[in-house]
Amino acid sequence: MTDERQISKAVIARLPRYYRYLGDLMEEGIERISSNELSARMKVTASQIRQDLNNFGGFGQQGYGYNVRYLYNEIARIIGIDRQHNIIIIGAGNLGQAIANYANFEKRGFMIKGMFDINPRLIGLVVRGVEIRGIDDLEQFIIENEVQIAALTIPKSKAPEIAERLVNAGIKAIWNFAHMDLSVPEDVVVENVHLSDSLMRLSYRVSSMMDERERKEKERLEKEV
Amino acid sequence: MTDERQISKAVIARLPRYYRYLGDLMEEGIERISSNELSARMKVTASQIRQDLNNFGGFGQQGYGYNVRYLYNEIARIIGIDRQHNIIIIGAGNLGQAIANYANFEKRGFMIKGMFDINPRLIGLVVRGVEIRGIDDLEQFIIENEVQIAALTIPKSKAPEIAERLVNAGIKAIWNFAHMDLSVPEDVVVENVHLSDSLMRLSYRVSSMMDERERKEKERLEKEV
DNA sequence: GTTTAATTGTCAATATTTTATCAAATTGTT
DNA sequence: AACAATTTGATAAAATATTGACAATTAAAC
Repeated sequence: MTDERQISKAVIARLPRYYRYLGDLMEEGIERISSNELSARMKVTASQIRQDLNNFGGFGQQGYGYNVRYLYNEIARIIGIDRQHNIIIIGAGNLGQAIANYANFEKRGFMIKGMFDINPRLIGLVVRGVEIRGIDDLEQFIIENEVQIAALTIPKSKAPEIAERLVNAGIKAIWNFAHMDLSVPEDVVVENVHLSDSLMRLSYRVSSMMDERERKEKERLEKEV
Repeated sequence: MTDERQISKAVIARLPRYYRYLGDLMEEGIERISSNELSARMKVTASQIRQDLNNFGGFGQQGYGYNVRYLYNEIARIIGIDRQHNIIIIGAGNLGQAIANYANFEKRGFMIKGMFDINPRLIGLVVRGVEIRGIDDLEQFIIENEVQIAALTIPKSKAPEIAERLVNAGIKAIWNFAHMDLSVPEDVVVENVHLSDSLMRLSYRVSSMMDERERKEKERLEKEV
């Protein structure tokens, strides 16, 4: 019986990074690692690593540390990438194609079953073995192919309408690249990738870094006088 | 004189979303808004909105609320998108081109000055008025064009080498789409967009949603018996 | 086989973030 | 012009997240 206390968002957000580092360790041929060593690599506290992992069970061994391969597989199971997920991409522009072309997704169980677009010039084209279809076939395709996840790489203006169609067709999750928040029923997962938000966060940090540099420079000059 | 206490990451992460909603309000022709109304739209507490904004100053007025246009401009100033940022894109594949084609970036002061790639078939092509150049010209271009930000849309394997060249050429920030963490001096900003991490977070949430659904179904059946 | 060193998982202590509360200020109404 | 309704900004309280400490356990050294 699974423990039913809610895992915090922050912990979940860190899991993929742990997974990534464990994958790297495996590639380096490292078989075991302590929270301390991993802490040094990842620049997080060892305590946090142990605390995070213990939300899901005791994967380590005292005096030994963690077995890299075992932990890697356990995290895959926790994240749910040990199962197969069927995914479609809606919007076959550059961004949609970029996602389709990222090979590793398929390695992790995300099978791209189809791509859709409204642009007639794109319909019929084949990207990485996946045909681009007209948006009319959307609902039928989702049901027939047991699609759970839809990547939404279309402009903001079309997003709400398509999101509603996806929900009605029974999609479980939307990977949303449109620059807006979607409103969906609470049993539909929306994971946002708001690139403009990301660029603004970067902008904030650059700006405050520059401000700080200026301030320090000023301080230095004042001291000289 | 600016207040020098550190603004928390969580607050900064929320600013672009406030900015987005304020933009929408302006488009709707709404001139003033209270933290309560905004709270209802954004699905965050009014208290958090007021608290967040007050990190940067008192932009509202008691009994009135916030002037939408004024707050919008103030947030733009805080984020630093009232100034011009020169940006280059390294990696002119689908992802790089998707970014180049997103028009709104330029509206917010991010001027795409150049694109770079190693693929000879791409070099010389023009995307949205920007020529794709060979990677050899990188350093000189950065200096001559006062480039502050580089978007890194290249495979993991090339990322560390290019990142180092960028740093040496004096870049201020890297918008990193490569599926790895870069190590750079602390005065260089790195904003990561790890799409695979994002998809894994989605996967976790879908999986636990499905688990929960199963659990409830089971509970229901047990009750019936 | 015993001892020492290493390391986890857990619990307690800190630190941070979020939410609630309310006096003070402002607007709009009568 | 007085009064009721709003609404902020600030402070306090509550909730959450992170870090530290250490007993229990294991591995490795001797």
